[in-house]
Formats: sequence, C-alpha cells, structure tokens
Amino acid sequence: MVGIKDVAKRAGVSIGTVSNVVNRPHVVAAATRSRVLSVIEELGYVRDESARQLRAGRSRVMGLLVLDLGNPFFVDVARGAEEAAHAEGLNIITCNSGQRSELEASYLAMFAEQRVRGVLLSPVATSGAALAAFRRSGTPYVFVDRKAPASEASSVSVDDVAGGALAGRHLVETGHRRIAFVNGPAILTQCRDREQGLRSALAGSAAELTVLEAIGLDVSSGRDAGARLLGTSPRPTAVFCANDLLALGVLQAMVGAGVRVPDEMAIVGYDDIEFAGAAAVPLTSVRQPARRLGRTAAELLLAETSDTKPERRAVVFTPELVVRESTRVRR
Amino acid sequence: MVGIKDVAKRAGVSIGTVSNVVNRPHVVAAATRSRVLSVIEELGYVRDESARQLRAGRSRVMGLLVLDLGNPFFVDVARGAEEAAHAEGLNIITCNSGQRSELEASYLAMFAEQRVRGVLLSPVATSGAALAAFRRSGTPYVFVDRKAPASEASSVSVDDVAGGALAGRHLVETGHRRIAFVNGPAILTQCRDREQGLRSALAGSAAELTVLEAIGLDVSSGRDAGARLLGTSPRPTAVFCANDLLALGVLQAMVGAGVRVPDEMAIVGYDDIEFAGAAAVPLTSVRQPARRLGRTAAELLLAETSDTKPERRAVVFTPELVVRESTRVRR
DNA sequence: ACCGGCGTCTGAAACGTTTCAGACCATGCT
DNA sequence: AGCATGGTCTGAAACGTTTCAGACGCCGGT
Repeated sequence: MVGIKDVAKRAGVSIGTVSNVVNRPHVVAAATRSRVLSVIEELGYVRDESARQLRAGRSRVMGLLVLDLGNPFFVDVARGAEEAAHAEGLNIITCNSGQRSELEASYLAMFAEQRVRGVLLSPVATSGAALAAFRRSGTPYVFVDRKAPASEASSVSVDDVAGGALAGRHLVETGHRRIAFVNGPAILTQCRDREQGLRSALAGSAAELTVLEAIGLDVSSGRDAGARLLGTSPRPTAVFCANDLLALGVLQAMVGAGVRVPDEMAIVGYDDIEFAGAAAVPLTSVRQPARRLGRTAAELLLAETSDTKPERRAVVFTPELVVRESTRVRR
Repeated sequence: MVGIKDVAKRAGVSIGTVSNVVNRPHVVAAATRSRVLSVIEELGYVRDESARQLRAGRSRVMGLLVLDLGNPFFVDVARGAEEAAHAEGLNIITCNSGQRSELEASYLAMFAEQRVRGVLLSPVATSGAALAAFRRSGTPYVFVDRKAPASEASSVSVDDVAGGALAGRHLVETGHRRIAFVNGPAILTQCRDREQGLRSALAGSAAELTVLEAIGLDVSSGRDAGARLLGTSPRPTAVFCANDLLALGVLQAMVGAGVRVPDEMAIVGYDDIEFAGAAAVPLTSVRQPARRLGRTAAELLLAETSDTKPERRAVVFTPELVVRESTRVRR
C-alpha cells in the first residue's frame, strides 16, 4: 500500500511537503504542488485516516445508533442527522441495535474505541451497564428520541405522553368506549410514555382500556397482537398501537379476518411513516418530526464538541395527530 | 484521555505487559493480569482503535454502501450482511448513497481512507470516476444486487431479467393486453434489466407496452407516476413497477382516483417488502432473497480478504413471484 | 554444579501521518 | 553592502498501539 513516503521519494520532496500539498496547499509553490499532485494521482495515494486521526487526536466521523432501521421513522432520523453532519464536513456511521442490549453495548464499545467525535444515541434503556461503561469512556453523546436530564446529556425527543394523549382523546371523541392499546416492550420509555398519555386521556371518560404487549415493534408482532385482539370478548371497537408497524400488522389481521376498519375496529398508529397513508385502510397516526429530530440532535452534538462548550439542552418537539380513514366516523 | 501508558505506570508494569493483558492474556502471570485488569477498570481505559489499526495495518470493520436505506429491501440486505460480519467478529458500518453519485464517491473515499477490510457495494453505476478511483485504492469490494464480470470483482445479485419476465408472463397470462411499466432511473442496471425481462415476456404476445420513467424509486415518485398513468388513453389495464415503493405509490394514486384494483388496474411490484402484503390491496410482487443477498456478499468478501485468496465468484439468485390480491382475476 | 528450557517481563522499534522549529534562498529596503 | 523579510522546504518529534528480541530468574535433569 502506497504511503506518503513513496509519494515524497518519487516527487523528490520531503514527506512534510507532501503533507502540506494535501492539507495546506497554499504554503507550497505552485510548481512543486502540481508535481506532487501528479505523483499522488499516478501512484493512487490515499491518505491513511487512522494515522491522521492518531496524530490529530480527533476523528472526523460521528456515530448514530438507532433502535431499529427496519422502522422508517429511524431511517428519517438518520437522514436528518446526515444532513447536519455533512454540512460540517463530518461523516456519519449508522448502526442498528435492533433493540438488543448486547448489540447496543458492542456498538458503543466500537464507537469509543474508534474515538468518534460523538454519538447520537437512541438507547434501549437509559440505565444499564453498557451505557455506564460508555459514559466512562468520555465520548460525548446526545440522546435521540429519548428525554434525559440535562445534567447527564443533551437530548432531543418528542413528547410521547402528549402523543399518547392525542390518540386517546381522538378515540374518545369519536365515540369509542372499549379501547385496546397494543404496546411494545415496556423497557422502552417511548412505549411507557405513550401508554401513560393514553391513560390520562381516557381517565374521566367512560372508556375502558385493554392493554396488550407485543413482542416487538414490527409488522409481524402486530399481526400476532391483532390475532389476540380478535379473541378478546367483548371485542374493543378501537385500537391504538405504539407505532405504525404494529398498526399495519394489526390492520392486516383485521382485514384477514374480515373485520371492517374502521366500522368494526378503528385503528390509530404512531410515527406517521410514509407507508401509513398507503395502507389497506389509510392509517390515522401521530406524526413525529423525525428528520428534524435527527438534524437537531446532530447539531447539538456538533455544538457540544466545538471549542465553545455550550450548555446542555433537552429539546422536546410536539407531535401532531393526522386523521385518516382508519378512524373516520361513518354515518 | 487515558492511554496504555497511564495504565502501565499505575500498575507498575511496562506497556508491553498491559498490551499482553488485553490481547494475549495467557502469556501473563495471573497475579499481574488481575492487577492490570483492575487498573484498567479503575481508570476506564479504552484502547485506541486508530493506533491499533495503524500498527496492525488492517481494520476490523467492513463498509456497506447501499442505494437507499428508505427501501426496506436494503435494510434486509444490511441485516444479512451484519449477521455474517458479526459471526466473524467484524463490525459493519452502513452508509446510504441515496442513489446520488457524489455521496457514493464521498463514502467510497471515506472507506478507502479508513482502510476498511472491504466494502459491500450497491453502486449507482458500474462505470464512473468515483468507482474507478476507489478501485485504484486497492480496497477489496464485492458488488451487492449488481452483477459484474468476475474479472473485476465478486458479485451477488438476483436475476432481474428473470424477475421482469416473471411479472410480464403473469400479466399476459391473466389476460392483460395494455400493460404499463413504471421504471426507475435508467442509470440503474436493475431497472434496465427488469424492463428487458418484461419486454421479452411480452414479445410474441398481443400485449402492448407503455413505459413511464419515475424520478426516483420511492412512494412519492410512484404517486406521480400513477397520476400520469391515469391521464393516458387508452388506459392500460395493468402496471408493473420497478419496485414495491413505486407500486405502493401507484396504488395510492389509483385508490385516490377511485380506480378499482385489480378490476380496472392490476398492479405488480418488485422486492416483496413486508409492507407489500399490508397495502390497501395486497400487492403481487417479485420476491428477492434480500437477507441472503447480504449474508452471501459479506461471506464472499470475508473469504476474499482471508489468507487463502479464493477465486472471484458471481453468485446469482433467482427471484420468485408472489401472487396476491392486486392481480387476482375475478369472475 | 551446570545447563537447557520455560515462564514472565521489559524496552525499543515500527506503523503513517501532522506539525513545528529551523534552514536556506531570493528579494527589497536602508 | 548589510539586513530584515517572506516564501519555500526539510527533518525530526509525536500520536498510542503491537510485536519481538532479549533479559532475568527458576526449575528439573544430567
């Protein structure tokens, strides 16, 4: 593999000069510069980022660890983060924990060893050995889609309690009295908060609530939950799902069983992913500003790792209800 | 930041011994080992991967560059690749070119500078300056979802011509005579091959073909194409889309315009993503073994970067037609 | 008593960069 | 002519590891 030394020898200059050509072209004479550049071209020299980083002490990449790349919501978060990072000349490497703590731990360890500039983290759980170990490594990080006390780290999140309440109120207002909630794994604060919001909206109404916990937060878990829902009696008239993937699965189960949506079963999802509007019955959903979430988180992290260390912040966005066919009241 | 030297000093041993504790624990006496380990724990030492890699000359991560992470097909490819990489103790960093050549070039340059073990590449175009420059860097790579002559690189792909033909034959057999093809950008060989397969299946039949090129390969491009399709006259009775995202968009346009699917317009998609079965009308689609694609590609790359350099290979999988409601013949 | 071998540890070289103090030269000014 | 200045280049140190030859002490065998 060709290094800076080979280039220097071939061009008849010192390695310092080659380095200058690459990093501070203005300090080297035009003739030398073009000679060196043509040798670089000729030899196909590519600088070694690990040596560069070792010397510089800081890296030019930031890490992003999300809960589930199979969820288009997180893909949008990633897009937003990349926009912000590229604007500053940084690269982002995206990793997918799949909600598995071991994978999360392994990726966090990798980020720390790589000495990335910082990490955008959508954690499985805020407490936990992996996270504690990572904290000790001193790598700066910002929580994404998870609120945290500013004493620990900056965070960018969406108010999940408010989102759950939005869904709950909507269902009560459209006349439902038996409501089910298909929740994801209770380790995730997002899931707990959405349930809490839902409960608060239902309190004081005549509606009664059944809660089902799905195994995962994906379509097939939703199908399972939908099947279970069909077995309950009396059957609820509406179901709120902790995210759109679950909702799509539930919807599939309903359609498969010949249960009409929304007439016999209204459905509300969460995230408002692009597929929600394209579903068998377009889904009512709680929209989150995913891209904005990613962008803001990256910006916060960049600010935090700049020379002027600003205060830690906890940014909270507000979700928004998008009403579609799956909860439309028909006369 | 605490380094190996700090640990050595604190534990009263040489840095060589600390390194041995971390990398070859068996060669150091039990007493020393545990003393060093506790100092490591106490100081929160994390080894610096760039120094390690600089010395070792080889990296422990491989890169994966896909066309569009917004397409669940590629998310599955990524999952498969991660499985294979983790099994060998390697990490994968996934990047998203979004079908933009500049981004592709930028990520390829990053991979080369990082000296990753190798790259799994789903390229925008096989010819092009970026790819040529990358080739010169000497970083091993394997094409994913793109066939290539074994003289250049190994590749893992799915027979897109056969896939297009599957769709075409199915539409002809179900009695369609006016067929539209909503294709993606023609730079992508996948798109060209699917069109070619479709044409070959239609040749000799009485069916006539209209081709529309969509701007992208996503849902909103599909909606646009669907709107255009509605304006053509005489209107086709069936449409084949270059992927499922396009098909979902087209479907949305049909539903929005009150065109019944499949009675007035049959739809066939491509990829068989999980959302295809959950659509307004469950989509007939051409299924590709996405996860297997990723896994095989990673395995090929791993083999290629091992000591025993095996021959380059071009693995081609065969797609499969999944028939659902969107092309069902009703009496 | 001597020697070979083993287990354990040390010290230094090497990896490929960047950076910085200083060397050298030509130029323009006094 | 002498000197300061600025432009250009060099050489060496430093970054944090891993690795390897060698040093040292201890044991068992001859």
